[in-house]
Amino acid sequence: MTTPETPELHSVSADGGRRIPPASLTRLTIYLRALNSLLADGIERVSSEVLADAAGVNSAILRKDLSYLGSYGTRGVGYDVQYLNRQISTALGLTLDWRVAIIGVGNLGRALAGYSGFASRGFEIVALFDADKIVVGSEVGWLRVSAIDDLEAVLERTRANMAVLAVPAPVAQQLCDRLVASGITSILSFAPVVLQVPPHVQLRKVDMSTELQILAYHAQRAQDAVIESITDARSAQ
Amino acid sequence: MTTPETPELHSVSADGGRRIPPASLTRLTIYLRALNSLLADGIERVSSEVLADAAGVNSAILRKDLSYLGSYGTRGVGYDVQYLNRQISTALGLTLDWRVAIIGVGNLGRALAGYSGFASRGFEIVALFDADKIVVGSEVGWLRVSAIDDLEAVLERTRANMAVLAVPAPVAQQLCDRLVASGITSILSFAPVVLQVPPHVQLRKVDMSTELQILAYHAQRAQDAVIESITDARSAQ
DNA sequence: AGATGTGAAACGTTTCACAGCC
DNA sequence: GGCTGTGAAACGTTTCACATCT
Repeated sequence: MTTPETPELHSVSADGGRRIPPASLTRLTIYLRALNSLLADGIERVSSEVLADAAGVNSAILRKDLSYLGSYGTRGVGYDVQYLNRQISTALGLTLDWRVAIIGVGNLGRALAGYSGFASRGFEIVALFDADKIVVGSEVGWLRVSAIDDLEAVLERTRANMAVLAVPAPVAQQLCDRLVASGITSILSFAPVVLQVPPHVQLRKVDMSTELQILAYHAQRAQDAVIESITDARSAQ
Repeated sequence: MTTPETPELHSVSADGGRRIPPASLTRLTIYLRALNSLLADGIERVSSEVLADAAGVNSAILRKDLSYLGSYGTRGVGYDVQYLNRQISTALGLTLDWRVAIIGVGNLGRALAGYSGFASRGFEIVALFDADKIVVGSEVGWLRVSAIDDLEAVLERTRANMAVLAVPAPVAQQLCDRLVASGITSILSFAPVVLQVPPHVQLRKVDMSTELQILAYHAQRAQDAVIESITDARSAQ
């Protein structure tokens, strides 16, 4: 039993509208990648143990994560790779078509535009923007770069429903505001600033300098531990 | 009082060797950015409320985060911007010098090499590597790109102590293994694969397609909620 | 027999609310 | 009076361990 009480409370949606915990969501995208990899290798069935190893997590949490979606395994057997793949994709909303605009076509924007991981999972890049007049009009991948002045018009024409912000920090908030005003409600930002958005807008951030700083912290601790053990050894003499 | 019991247990390190919780660590890097911004504006004192707003968090958790480092504020007054900045930097290990090698000089690697956020916070890029013979030997920023065959030698000569992996998924694990064998213990990976490293190595990952998929999930839910409310309204007629 | 699905325990994080100090 | 620092409560996440089903 997946639904403990009141099986069909008020909604029709067959997949069940249960909310997936944030921590679980992150891992589900990893399982998806692992499943694709297994699929490519022609493997049809997988146990929670094996899939968890491939995803770098422990098997108990994998089973719990999957249980938020439903009961898609077979006891004593495992999971059907293809079926589970489809179930996770559906739960994450990857079966809908997502039309992504990339704002900023510097090296980072170009890297994103050329990133095959997008196209492969139902994300179609439909517009590129830049403020630099030299870049505007040039082709990157299959797309022509639009002027940032035409943001609103091009977003509407291309029916973009997601945006990736890959612009310098000082202009990020202002462009973010324009995206929101244009009706974009899902934004992924690479700009190293805290952006303010209204509550109905989903904003996620990728921050390389935060990641490096966290590494520095752990590396420092490792160093300190070595120094301390030398000091301890000396004072113990 | 910061240390509840046994004030000086066994170590000398003046800053106190307390472990900072992971969730807190992430936010500390954001506070640091906000503090730099205040510093640039010539602001000398700040309250937890104002700093928390600038960082996009609530003030209670900011105070708790800071309390893991020590007691650096003044009741009734707030925090000294410059002083707090230095305390956080020290706690995170940003006062040591970090020498970063970037593996892979595609668009992403170039974006990272040119990212000013690194240099500004004590991270010096000391080596660039690529497998493509056409790129090897060319200059990117102030550095000449080394051949991936020379990885071990150049890492040693440049005394790199951190690495950023910006290479295609299929070669990521093999290069990761070579980094670890060369004594690198801090790695930031942009490759969309699960990498296996020994426990003494700190590995962090930045994953753009995971982020987009999480956005897709929330956007789908928002859509579903609209559809459901229409359905509910109809059936209520 | 063997692997899933899941309550219950353990652990971590955030929020609340206020004592304590300036 | 005002803001920090922090116990205690509320909430979220992970792990354990085993009942449950094929």
